[in-house]
Amino acid sequence: MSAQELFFHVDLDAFFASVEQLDNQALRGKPVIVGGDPSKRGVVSTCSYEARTFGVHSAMPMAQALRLCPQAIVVQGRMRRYHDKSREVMHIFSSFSPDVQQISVDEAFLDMSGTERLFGNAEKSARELKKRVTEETGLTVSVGAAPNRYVAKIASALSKPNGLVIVQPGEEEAFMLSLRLKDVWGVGEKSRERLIKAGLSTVALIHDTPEPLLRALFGDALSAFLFQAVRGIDPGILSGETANRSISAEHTFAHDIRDRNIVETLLLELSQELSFRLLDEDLSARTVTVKIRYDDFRTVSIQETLKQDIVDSAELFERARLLFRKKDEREKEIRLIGLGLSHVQDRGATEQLDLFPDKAQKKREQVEKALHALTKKRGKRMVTRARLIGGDRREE
DNA sequence: TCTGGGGTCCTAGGACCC
DNA sequence: TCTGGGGTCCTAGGACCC
Repeated sequence: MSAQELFFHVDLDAFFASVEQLDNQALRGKPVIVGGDPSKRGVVSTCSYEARTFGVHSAMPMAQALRLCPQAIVVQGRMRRYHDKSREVMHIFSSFSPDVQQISVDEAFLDMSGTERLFGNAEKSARELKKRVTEETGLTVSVGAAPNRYVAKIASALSKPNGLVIVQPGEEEAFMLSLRLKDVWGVGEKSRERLIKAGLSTVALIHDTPEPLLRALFGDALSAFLFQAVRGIDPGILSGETANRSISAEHTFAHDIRDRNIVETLLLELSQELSFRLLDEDLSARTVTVKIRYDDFRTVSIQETLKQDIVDSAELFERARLLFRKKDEREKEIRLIGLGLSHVQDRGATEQLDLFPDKAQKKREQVEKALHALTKKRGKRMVTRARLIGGDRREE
């Protein structure tokens, strides 16, 4: 038996909105919404706690949010600024634990096992961490402390903002049993509906359901997840190890589009965006996926796995266009177009096996890299293909 | 109400192989 | 001929999260 494990999950409160209020005094104490333009079908990204009292929440259509809270101040996100601020906070975390696992821009796990001699017990170290974040960055965080990541993650959400919830060793199961079903991380709306339909409307009822019955009702993965989650055993889905990376880019048009030329031009932009990212991070990909959302919100996709890695944006675009044309229901209006790459891996991993490199392929790669470097230097869209000249299709 | 964008993981059927 | 079982890969769609 190893020493007692202890994890913190630390979550920045209303992160984007809090940064806006920090940077602009006039926004403090007011309902602030960070999100997209309502006339372009934007949604709420984050909102301040003042806005939440009106019922506004993340992912809500901006038009609806403004009906609920007409006096809200809407600001466009400044991702660069948020990332800078995020780095400051993560840096503070790293002085509390040698093992900080950042899982998104505004949250991280800290493995605090064995730090007691340095920082004191969970409560003492959590309070110290909260104090330092607020003093040094002007932001507040909520902390969940527990013997495993999964329980810590749930605990941090329970007393936001500026919260601290500690689940002691041995209390994990009782803690889970005290939760409402909607507080159980990983059980979303659809699964909740299925559970309720099966008569399992509380954590306790799920807990008391025999495992084989759970499996018969919900399948291998969901049942295994539920069985462990309701007992406070870490189901492991937050461990951070991933099997198959993917990257993607998509765009929702401000108005539904009938003109396929516009859609394909956007597909070209997305191809450039993704191929640049591949180069930038020295990655390669084998599977291309095109996603289409029609005006009725029905979403379809088509994908193709290639024998060779994707090399440049022109090739990616040609693949993407073929897939698009194959899947497209031409009489329908299009709301969204997306492009994804999967089977993504480090380029080094494949290059070493590349004993007979294709000369033409190498050449294209070099051209692509040069183009990329130039674009980076001169700013976006200084260098572009003829098709893109004449306006940004995203304004359509 | 009228629904973003970027990710990860799962399911179920079919192909193919041993 | 009248048909097993397991494993892996691919595809399309979905659930979930921030």
